[in-house]
Amino acid sequence: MSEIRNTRNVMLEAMARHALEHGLSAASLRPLAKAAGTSDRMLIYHFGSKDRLVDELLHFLASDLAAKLDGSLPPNRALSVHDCVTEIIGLLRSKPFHAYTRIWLDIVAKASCGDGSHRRVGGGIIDGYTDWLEKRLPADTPDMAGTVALVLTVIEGTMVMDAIGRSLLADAARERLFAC
Amino acid sequence: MSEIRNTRNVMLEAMARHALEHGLSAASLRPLAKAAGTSDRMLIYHFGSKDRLVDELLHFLASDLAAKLDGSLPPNRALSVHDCVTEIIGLLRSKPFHAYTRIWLDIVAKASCGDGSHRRVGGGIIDGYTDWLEKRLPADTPDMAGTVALVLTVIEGTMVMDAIGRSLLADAARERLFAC
DNA sequence: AGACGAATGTAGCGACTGCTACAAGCGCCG
DNA sequence: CGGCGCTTGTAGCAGTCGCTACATTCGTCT
Repeated sequence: MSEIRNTRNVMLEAMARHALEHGLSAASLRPLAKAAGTSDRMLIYHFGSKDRLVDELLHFLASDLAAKLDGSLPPNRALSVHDCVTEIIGLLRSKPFHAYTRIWLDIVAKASCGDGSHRRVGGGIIDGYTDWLEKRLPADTPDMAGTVALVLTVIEGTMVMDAIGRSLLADAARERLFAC
Repeated sequence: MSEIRNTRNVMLEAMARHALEHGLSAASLRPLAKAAGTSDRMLIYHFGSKDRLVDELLHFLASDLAAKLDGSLPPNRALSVHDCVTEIIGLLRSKPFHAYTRIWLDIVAKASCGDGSHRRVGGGIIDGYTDWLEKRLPADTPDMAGTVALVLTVIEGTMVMDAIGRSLLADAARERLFAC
């Protein structure tokens, strides 16, 4: 049984690599199967349907990203809010993380179109990052919940601006924000 | 010749309605043609290729949205920054505008995947709204450029949060923002 | 050895994609 | 009237999509 689970994890890892490289919109069964070294037939056999496959793949990618972020930004580093935000955005803009933001925006777009599954996954990811962020902001931050929400919202806005090539606007926004 | 242009505009309007209703990802030639009362053959004939069609469609939708926003929020209304942002977000969350935000997030996702055309369209739209917003904030706003950037970024972040069902987080962020 | 279920390969289904070749209809000008 | 060019319909191409039926192999247990 752990044999099966192992096979699935190996497949998921290979497919995750493929999705990060080629985007989620190109994640159809046959290319994914090719990347995982099997056939589309086998993917359906192991995951039941494409929807369930994508669901598992997104969860895999989410925890993958979470682990990477934990590694790059361990908690309790006593950074100011300003420095923390700057570091996170610098991180998200770096090449290894950019692939994740592409997929993230794909999830958001599909969620916005009423796709319940993607909305659930996306909501869960954001919930995870509210906790994650709270552990990285100074413990004595006033109105912690509000600050976390604001930082998260500005980060999401920055990702949108980056996507359409208006990073400077996002930088100006952050500068203006920390003027107060 | 104006006959042709008229035909194209009629088609664009019908296709825009279809795209708003069914999302941009479902905007393949045959459904669009059906919505416009013609055939895929004719769409290619009039627009040259699907890429050019989508390009024109997005520009049409952008100016359509701009006109609607102008109608709902004329300039120089002497609102405070807070009230202005609140009104814009209330507007974007209302039903007639939600369809546009779905398409907007689709554009952003495709732009993030390196699609130059979508990135260009998206960048142009944001540029338009920086001008648009500046004419609606109080003229004596200190650091106007920075404020516009911040407001725009927060609005984009709010749209992401709304898409994945975390509107409350965006609300908390706005509240925290206007506490200073 | 034989039986059984899990795993896997082959081939194919029907629907859809963007796009095109061909031909027929149309009005317009000489 | 005759031809000419713009517009349009029909049919089809080659490809991809998610998914399935069928048959086979494989390891395991009796």
